[in-house]
Amino acid sequence: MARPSTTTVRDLRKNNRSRALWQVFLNGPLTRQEVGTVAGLSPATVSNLVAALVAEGVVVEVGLEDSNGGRPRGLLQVNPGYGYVIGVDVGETAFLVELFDFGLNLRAQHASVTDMSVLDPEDAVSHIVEGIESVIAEAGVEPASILGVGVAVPGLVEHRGDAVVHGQSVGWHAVPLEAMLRDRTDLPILVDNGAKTLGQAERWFGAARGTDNAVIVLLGTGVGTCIVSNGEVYRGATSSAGEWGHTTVCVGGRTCRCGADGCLEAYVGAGAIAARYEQLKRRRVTISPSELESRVASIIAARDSDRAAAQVIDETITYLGAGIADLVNLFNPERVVVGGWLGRALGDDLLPRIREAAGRRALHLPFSRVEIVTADLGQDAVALGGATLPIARLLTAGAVAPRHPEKPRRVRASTPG
Amino acid sequence: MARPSTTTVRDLRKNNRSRALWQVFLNGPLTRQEVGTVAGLSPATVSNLVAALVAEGVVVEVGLEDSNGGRPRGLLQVNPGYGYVIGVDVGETAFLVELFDFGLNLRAQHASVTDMSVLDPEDAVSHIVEGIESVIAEAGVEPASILGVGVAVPGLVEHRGDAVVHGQSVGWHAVPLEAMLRDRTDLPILVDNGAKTLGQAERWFGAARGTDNAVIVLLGTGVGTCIVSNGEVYRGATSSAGEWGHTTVCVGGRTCRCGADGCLEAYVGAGAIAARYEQLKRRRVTISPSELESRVASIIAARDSDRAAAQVIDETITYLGAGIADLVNLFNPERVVVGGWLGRALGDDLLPRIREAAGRRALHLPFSRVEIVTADLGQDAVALGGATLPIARLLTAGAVAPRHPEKPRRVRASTPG
DNA sequence: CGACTTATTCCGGGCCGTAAAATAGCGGGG
DNA sequence: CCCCGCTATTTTACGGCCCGGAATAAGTCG
Repeated sequence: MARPSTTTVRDLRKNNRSRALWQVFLNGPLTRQEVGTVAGLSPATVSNLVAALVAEGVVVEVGLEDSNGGRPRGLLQVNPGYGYVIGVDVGETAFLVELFDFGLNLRAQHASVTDMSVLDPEDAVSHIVEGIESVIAEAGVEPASILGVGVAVPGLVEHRGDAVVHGQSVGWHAVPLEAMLRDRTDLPILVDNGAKTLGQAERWFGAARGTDNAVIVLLGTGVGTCIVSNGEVYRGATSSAGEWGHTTVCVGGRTCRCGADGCLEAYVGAGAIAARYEQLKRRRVTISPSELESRVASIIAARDSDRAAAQVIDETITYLGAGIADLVNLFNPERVVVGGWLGRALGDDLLPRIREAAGRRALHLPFSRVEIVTADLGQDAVALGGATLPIARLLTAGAVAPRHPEKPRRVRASTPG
Repeated sequence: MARPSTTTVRDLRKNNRSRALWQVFLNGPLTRQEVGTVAGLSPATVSNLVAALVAEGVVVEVGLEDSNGGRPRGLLQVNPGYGYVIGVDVGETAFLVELFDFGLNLRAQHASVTDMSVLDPEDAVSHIVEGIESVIAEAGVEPASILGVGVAVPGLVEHRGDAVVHGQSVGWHAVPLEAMLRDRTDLPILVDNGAKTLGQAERWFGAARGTDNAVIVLLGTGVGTCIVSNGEVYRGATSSAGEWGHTTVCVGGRTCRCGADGCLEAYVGAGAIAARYEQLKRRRVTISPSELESRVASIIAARDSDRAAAQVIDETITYLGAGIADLVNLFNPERVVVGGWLGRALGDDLLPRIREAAGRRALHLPFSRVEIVTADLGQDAVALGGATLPIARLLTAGAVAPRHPEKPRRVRASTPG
């Protein structure tokens, strides 16, 4: 949420505008009174701000709430037609591009696959740009009405000037993705780490909704987190905070693909689960990235019948519990959300056991204050999270620059003179 | 640093006052122009705010800076005589109470020892109150001029209403320390975790100065951290964030005094170091808390001559490196400060090896962005940090309520009419 | 039509930034 | 030795903007 540092009396209005707008955006239809309560503003100010937002087409009044004897309360909501945003999920094996309206309703999507194990940045940019053009065409919206594009990538993103991506798993070293995209499109570009966008999506619309201190865990081929602290995504000094996968859970343990020993990912990553299973079966199989998901799913499914599967799952739960306990101790969240395709696959049945494993290791007090739950959102949560990036920027700025709203300005009901 | 959420035009002034005051407090003598620059205020506003602060005795003008041809710049500093604060360090074996003036210059101190292994809360309160009375008498200051007392305790502190302390290592379960102290004294009481106060002290005056994202590590009998994020101490949902000692670095490893296996503290805590050494020597000795410090020091000192000592130190460095690497990955700080008595003892010579051990496990990018250094402040850093608590509260509030400054109000030079 | 609740308008007190004026030292010339 | 002009800093005056409280308008229901 916006937490600006105000100095002048004009910033004051911008901030209050931003606060009101955030509330209306996130907490759905709200009456003016409710906006005043949650944003800490007087009725007069709310009225004033809302009038401006409605006149600019950012907010619309949708219906009225039943009154008990008095004037009915008008319900305010963000105007979906105010503009559009695009979210891009750059995965290790696939691209997903989605276009949403300002209410984050899906309007168009475009998926493409790459079977290369190493992703060429130029190729990736082409995939992205192609996807963007495709969804704009499919949705039939004016390019000028696109508020921005949020690109989620698997890797660390540094924001010193233009965003630069370091993605070990896809072989990217200091790829200036933002600049490369800006060369190919005029749309405003925002780049962030995929776990962080997933986390933001879960926080706005999913299982982390309503918490100001949460950890959203992304389990898949890689293992990452999004830390939400005081209502904002925790970034650290250079925006790479939350890298959980290569924390050490067992000094001297299994060797990780990063080279170190005993990383969490070497136990709970999808590749590690499959590899440990094959090792127990004394087989030497290399599993391609594309079939990893089904292989792991069948291991999870076979845990009651297959001894090796049971052992691998047991171990996975133990280590995952240790990793989650570390997060609970260090971050003291209200809620831990387990997501990612592997997280959802594990969480379906095994969440109680994961919870228990974490509880055995976490400190009693912070553990008693945390809920551990599975993620709500589906496959496209990362792309949705990407789409939240330009929206967050806009809301924090208070939606100042007038856009091209589909609904024209409302004329106020009062007499014109 | 203050990051308030403003709504009305009056809050605006309070916030700007607070910002200016924080700057003057932390960044020593500053000219009005510099205050304007760092706080983002116009010269006119600075002049206005400073005039009020000087009239109230919060800030004083100390000397002039040489001019290059024009009117010399006046240097502004906090008025040390504006009030006094008391910091209390409740250790596992000793109490330290210190009284400081508003410039945090030490004015009086009082130490007392307890040889109980389990600390009775009532006894602790008596020790604290006695210490407070002693330092007030020694310094010869008016009780009314005490701005507040900051109490640092070894354990988790929950701030829901009055502070409640959960200190496993001293056998405290939900001790309502704040309420207990309030029964015995009228001074404003603030309670926080000792690692967090140490961290705040290091950040204001020590090795973490000038960083907005730092991790201050406290190594001693216990193992804790203070996470500084965006210039503020990271607390999490219930203020217990940063509990590093019981994160798991080796699933299936040594049993910790908390009952779990493979906790970091079971390898790098002072007790663990001594115990591992005795174990290697095949001796069965119980070491009393009071002699622990010298025992560990002698192990560290003997590392070149004594094989067992060398092995214990090697292992300690490996595990400490793993723990620090985890912090670097998860929090992405600009700086890691290694403090506490054990941290200083290790850091003196072994810091390069610790750094190297961390570098082997941390992700390359965040590790390349972090400095690992030893703490600057001495034995009384925890008490000093306690004293910062009431000061921080005052600065954030903007020092509104007039106190009893020793220097009376300055009369402005202009004509009285 | 009156009661009641909600929304808007008006007004007053405050705040900050811009611009102009006052302040304060310095050095050189008379 | 004194005074004046130079320069840079600080203060003051003024205008524009903002929010909250109270009065006013708007909109339903009985």
